[in-house]
Amino acid sequence: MAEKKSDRTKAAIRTAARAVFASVGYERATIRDIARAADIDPAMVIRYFGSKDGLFADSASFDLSLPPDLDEAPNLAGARLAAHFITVWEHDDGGFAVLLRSAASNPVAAAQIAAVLGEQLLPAVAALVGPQDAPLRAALIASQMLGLALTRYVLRLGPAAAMSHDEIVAGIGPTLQFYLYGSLKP
Amino acid sequence: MAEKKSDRTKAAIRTAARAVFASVGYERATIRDIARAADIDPAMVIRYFGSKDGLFADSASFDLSLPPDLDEAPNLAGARLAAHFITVWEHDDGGFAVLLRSAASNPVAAAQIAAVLGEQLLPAVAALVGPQDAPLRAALIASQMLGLALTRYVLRLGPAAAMSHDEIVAGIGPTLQFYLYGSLKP
DNA sequence: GTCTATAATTCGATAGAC
DNA sequence: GTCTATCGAATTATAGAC
Repeated sequence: MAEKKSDRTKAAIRTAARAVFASVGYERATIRDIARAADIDPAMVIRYFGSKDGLFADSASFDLSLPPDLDEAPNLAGARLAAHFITVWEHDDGGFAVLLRSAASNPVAAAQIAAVLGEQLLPAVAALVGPQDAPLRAALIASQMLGLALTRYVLRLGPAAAMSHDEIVAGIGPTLQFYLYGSLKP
Repeated sequence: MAEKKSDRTKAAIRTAARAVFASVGYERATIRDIARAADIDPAMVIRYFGSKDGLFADSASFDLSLPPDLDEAPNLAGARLAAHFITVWEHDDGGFAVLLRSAASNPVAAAQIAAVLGEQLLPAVAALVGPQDAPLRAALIASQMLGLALTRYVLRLGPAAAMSHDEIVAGIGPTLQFYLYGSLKP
């Protein structure tokens, strides 16, 4: 009974939902589309997840899982952060793409992004630079990382999507390093 | 006849459309909502703009209007670019907010952002640093500026929205300067 | 567990009176 | 020029047969 039919159906719905939400966003994604992608009946979606909102909440989960030892080599923190972000984004099951694709027009997705930044990025930054100007520095880091993800994975702008991992680390790493430890005095 | 009734009606629709599209995005914005905001009849929207798509195309126009003399003081180019972006964003009639809010889920908006970057930002960067690595440098600049706009004006994340203009220039300016003239070798 | 049929809304767009 | 009435399509969600 570890392999019930219902489990496989539910997993198929979940996989299809992540793909559809990530590619067209919450509003344009329909339960019919998702059911067709999962090759099941639309009524099954409601049966297993209650509503479209329930399915979206299930699909739109994301964890930054920042490395806890960034302070061991402060001069490498920026580069390590940049490399970590792209690795997590390209290896998670699509939860981040779901969130970012819908965040601009869906308050639930926007709130979840805000929660990830506030509960994971901000404490990590505060641990490195102290609580004093951690909010400002974390906001700058978030703006750069979300902007990269937006242009590369969501808008898929040519040059941004074409960058290699090494080019990203070489470009974004020094920026994050500056946002962590540079002088931000106006 | 410089002040026909129809002109005022059309202008009211245009103003209301920009506000509604900018606040909820293309999909969630309804013609009925826009008409109510403009205090006119929904049928007038179709009469004057043909369709919802036609109205959106009218609302989603944006011009970066970059200063042509950035090369006169190369060491200030990054700071001037940063200051220019926020000035344009906060003083245009909302066209950019309309575009960015809908870009993630609306291909028309995404294409228009790509066009602005390709036809305005890229040539300006190429004029400063040459055509060789202009695409990469422009892509990095775009990622930072769109990320700032996303977190500040669309997601309205607390710390990003709270930054003053001086803090933005002090934070983003050196980054753009690095993206223009820094070494990006991996 | 699965699917058919359909209820209940909502939306974009049109026709036509005034 | 403006508004009423409404069409036709698409959507989420439910009820109930099998």
